[in-house]
Amino acid sequence: MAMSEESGSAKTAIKMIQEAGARATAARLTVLRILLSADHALTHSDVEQAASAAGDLIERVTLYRVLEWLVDQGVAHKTLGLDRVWRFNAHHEAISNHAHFNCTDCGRVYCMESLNPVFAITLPPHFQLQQADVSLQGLCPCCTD
Amino acid sequence: MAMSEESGSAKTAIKMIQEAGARATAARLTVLRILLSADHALTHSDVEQAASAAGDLIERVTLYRVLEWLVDQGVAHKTLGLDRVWRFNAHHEAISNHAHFNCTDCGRVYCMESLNPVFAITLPPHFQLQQADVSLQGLCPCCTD
DNA sequence: AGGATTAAGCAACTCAGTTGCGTAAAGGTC
DNA sequence: GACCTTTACGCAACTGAGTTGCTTAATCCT
Repeated sequence: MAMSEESGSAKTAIKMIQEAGARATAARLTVLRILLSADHALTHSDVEQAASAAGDLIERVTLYRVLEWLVDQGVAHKTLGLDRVWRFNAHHEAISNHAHFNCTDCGRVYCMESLNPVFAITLPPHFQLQQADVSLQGLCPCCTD
Repeated sequence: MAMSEESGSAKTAIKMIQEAGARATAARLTVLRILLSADHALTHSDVEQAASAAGDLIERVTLYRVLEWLVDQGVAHKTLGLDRVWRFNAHHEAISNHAHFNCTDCGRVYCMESLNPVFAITLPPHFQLQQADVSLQGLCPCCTD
């Protein structure tokens, strides 16, 4: 209901889910469309509000499970904000070792997909590195005077 | 009670607190000594257990306030683990832009004080960078086969 | 359309961290 | 050293993100 206009992102969302070989339920489509159209990482309640604003009510637990599922499928990924809240981001290609920008004013978290930081570190003995992420803090475009 | 032996770190703790121009209470001394003698970042409950093991019971809320106070004083700093739990680390000098190592096996978080990562990034327009932290993931010395 | 499989919905729970307020302790002052 | 003001402690009750178990409903394959 009330979701047939934005066919562009909807098609992408359906395609992404079906490529994962899973059921394209209403909740998954709604959440994925919302994530894909956001310019920053969204919290659980961000998604919940965006969904209800669009007329698609999603149950609390369902939303948690959908978000976790999207991450498991590799369709989305999550980051911890400084407020201990997970934020989710859908991406079109697999990405790793990228940076997240935390706005110290509004709290928004931006996923810098195209930003592949190059850094050189040497770990102490007996530490085995598997992955590295960069957390940036500062002011986002809508919070800079 | 039962805390007069380890005079070395205790003296340091007292000095650090008094240099901050604040009251050196029993709870603050105990917590700071525990943090200073740890080789990795400690959660609230880590500190609570270490304190009670040493015979110094610290009230839940008091501990939260002491830890927050230490961070405000610049005597300690905190990091979010992947389990959404704050971990605290006391340090002897002011440090910034350093790396944290999250063990994917035991969950411990190590603060790489001497590890000043060099990385090159270019932010999108209108983003103002204030600080950068590096989050490393892998196996710590006690979890490597 | 029918039926096995899988997700949604609901309620109750966990756990880290917070808030408000009365009481006790710390440390400067007389 | 006793006094008094300031500041931290202790207790209880609360918040809010995320989780678990189980029943009902929806998906989609044949």
